[in-house]
Amino acid sequence: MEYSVHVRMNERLFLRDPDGSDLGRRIIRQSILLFDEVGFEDATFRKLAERMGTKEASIYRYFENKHRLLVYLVAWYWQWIDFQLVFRTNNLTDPHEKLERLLNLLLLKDLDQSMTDDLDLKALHSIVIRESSKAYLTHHVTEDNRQHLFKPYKDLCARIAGIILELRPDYPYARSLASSLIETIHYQTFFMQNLPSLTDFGPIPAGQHTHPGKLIGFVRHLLYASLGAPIHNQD
Amino acid sequence: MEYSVHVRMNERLFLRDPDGSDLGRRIIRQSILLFDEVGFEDATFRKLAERMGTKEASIYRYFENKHRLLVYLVAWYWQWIDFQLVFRTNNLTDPHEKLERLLNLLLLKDLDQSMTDDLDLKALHSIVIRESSKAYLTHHVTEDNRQHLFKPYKDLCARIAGIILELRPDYPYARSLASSLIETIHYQTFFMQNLPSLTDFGPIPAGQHTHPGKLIGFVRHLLYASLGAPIHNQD
DNA sequence: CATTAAAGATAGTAAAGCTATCGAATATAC
DNA sequence: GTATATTCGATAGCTTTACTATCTTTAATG
Repeated sequence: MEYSVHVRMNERLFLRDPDGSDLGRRIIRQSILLFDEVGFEDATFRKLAERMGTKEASIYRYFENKHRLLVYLVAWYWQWIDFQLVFRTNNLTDPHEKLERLLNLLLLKDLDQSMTDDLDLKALHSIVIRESSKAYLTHHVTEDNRQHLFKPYKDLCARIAGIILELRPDYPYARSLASSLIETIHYQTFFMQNLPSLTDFGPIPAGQHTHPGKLIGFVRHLLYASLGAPIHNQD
Repeated sequence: MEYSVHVRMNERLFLRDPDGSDLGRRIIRQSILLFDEVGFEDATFRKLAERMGTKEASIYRYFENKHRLLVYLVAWYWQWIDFQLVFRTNNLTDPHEKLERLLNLLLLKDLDQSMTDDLDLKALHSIVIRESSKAYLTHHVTEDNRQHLFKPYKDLCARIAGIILELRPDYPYARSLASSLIETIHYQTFFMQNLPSLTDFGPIPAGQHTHPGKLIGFVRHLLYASLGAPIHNQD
């Protein structure tokens, strides 16, 4: 028996719900591939339309502009991660165990592609690493925030902060540590792949998708050192 | 007696050296103000030219495009920080002391405006926080890196890693910790100001430039916890 | 069959991004 | 002091991006 988990998105993220039509779902699927291939700056609605065999105007019926589409993809990703976290830590009591599951999730380890139907999660993960900060590093971040466009990311951080507080109820920087954990994983991954001298992990051999494990070692060390706990070495 | 420290830049960062002419220096000074005011995406060479009372084409004689100008500003900033770090930690022996100076520097505390002549360091700092990751989060990062455009940032990280290793010669993640330190300060500052629920520090009251000190507390905790050292509380 | 919503098709505007050229001003060389 | 070269201002133009408008076709619904 198959379960399909539907991610319900904030209506301000789109003009027409892309999940409500075939064309809309193709926009999502193809935009992930396009953003991943050419990068956010070089992607245009025209190129996306051509690749989809449709017209620019059709895409504008779903999304105000390219930036909103990026925000949508990133929001979708964080809601997906948040759900996965809830699912995978359900019934666990040990916060250490929960944090381990979280790290594996953020590094997209042992991925079950069947749960995401038709869209390319690895490509989406690459987009999140390379482009997601552009979703909020704008001049209009306050306005976007007012419309709750970043709620999925904030919800996930709050959930992580909750786990941190289970482990150390008196830790005074739970939310900052949660957001730092996510961001650190992202740009260390990016640096490792593109500016490796900024890290202590070599670049990943081409074609290989799994991380050599040193990155997770660093993050684990950072996390548990901060929480004053012994390092939970599992790698 | 006044000393003017000249920052010598990599020649690939520009077409014509902006520091070699009056117009060039005005481009730098005004672009900092423009980027700070309207944000990188909404800034254009046309707007910059208008504000300077010159023409678009003149700016193109100095910089290939807007992105290269950003890379130049960011590179200048990191070279300046690196020099300041060398200067301020000169003759110090205690690595703890050096790291404290570094933190204050990265948070732009006790700034001596006289050392930067005519350009607005606080505005440049804001640009670095909000826009600097866009300098490398591109599809052409590898090509840019080949041209050594990010060398100042890498040099600074290497220097910080050196201090870390003075303190803990066996610490295995010195470079990653160095880059994480810088990046963490940046986006925690950004979050604090724009998405405060992602942090444990409230937003800074408008018009106030000094940080309430909680951010530095977090970063210090993260740093010294990682290095297994007692926390050096000075705030 | 009539209605209406979605999407295809075509067109067009405004701005951004960038290049080319020409002449005036100014500095430098001889 | 005249020749030469460099810099900058000024104008123009081209291509692409970003976005809007409108009209027709198609498909779904009652």
